[in-house]
Amino acid sequence: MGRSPCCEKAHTNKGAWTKEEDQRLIAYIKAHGEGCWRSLPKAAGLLRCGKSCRLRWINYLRPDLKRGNFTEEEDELIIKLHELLGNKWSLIAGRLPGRTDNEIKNYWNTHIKRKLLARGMDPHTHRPLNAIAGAAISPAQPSPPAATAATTSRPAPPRRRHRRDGTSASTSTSPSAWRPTSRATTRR
DNA sequence: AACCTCATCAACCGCAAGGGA
DNA sequence: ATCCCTTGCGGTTGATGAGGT
Repeated sequence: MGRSPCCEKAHTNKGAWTKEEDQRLIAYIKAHGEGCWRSLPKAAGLLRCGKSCRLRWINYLRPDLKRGNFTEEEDELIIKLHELLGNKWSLIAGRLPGRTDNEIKNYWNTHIKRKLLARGMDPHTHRPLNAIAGAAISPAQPSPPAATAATTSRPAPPRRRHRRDGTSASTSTSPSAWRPTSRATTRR
């Protein structure tokens, strides 16, 4: 499989999107629809690579995004789907209208993992941790992730937490309302 | 009040798959 | 059948800021 550079790195912006960039992207997609990400940035007058545009659109700008707290039902559905599908975030997202794979993946890693650990369940196998710990002793079981998870990633609810706003950051904002990605950073 | 710790999440990277030439 | 290009996905990173000390 040939791999080609996704973009001319020298002439593209990275990091947080500006309001103007968002608006350009939205306007372009409204006018021309999604697709052809490779050529989109140029056509839309964006100094971004297509990959970045796609990600921004899918994860943040799409008008049908739900954005907001995951409900208890969604939590359980995610857990169930994860048990069935594993880390197939895009497939899981497909069953949760208005949610993106990135959002679900983040949510899994920050909330649900811990939730399962608190229940004494291994987030990878969805089996009771003690069962796995027992199995770990047997040579057949090659160091189960759970064991590490239980020890390295702090188990159950540590000392804090409460979402920035208690309602999930983006929550408050409507998808269309530009939220200053105040991480005004240039990464890497 | 100042400093420290760490949860959160937007955005990046690399790889794989799919499809057209 | 093979090559090349584009898109999509999963994993990871790191700035930010809330909450703890």
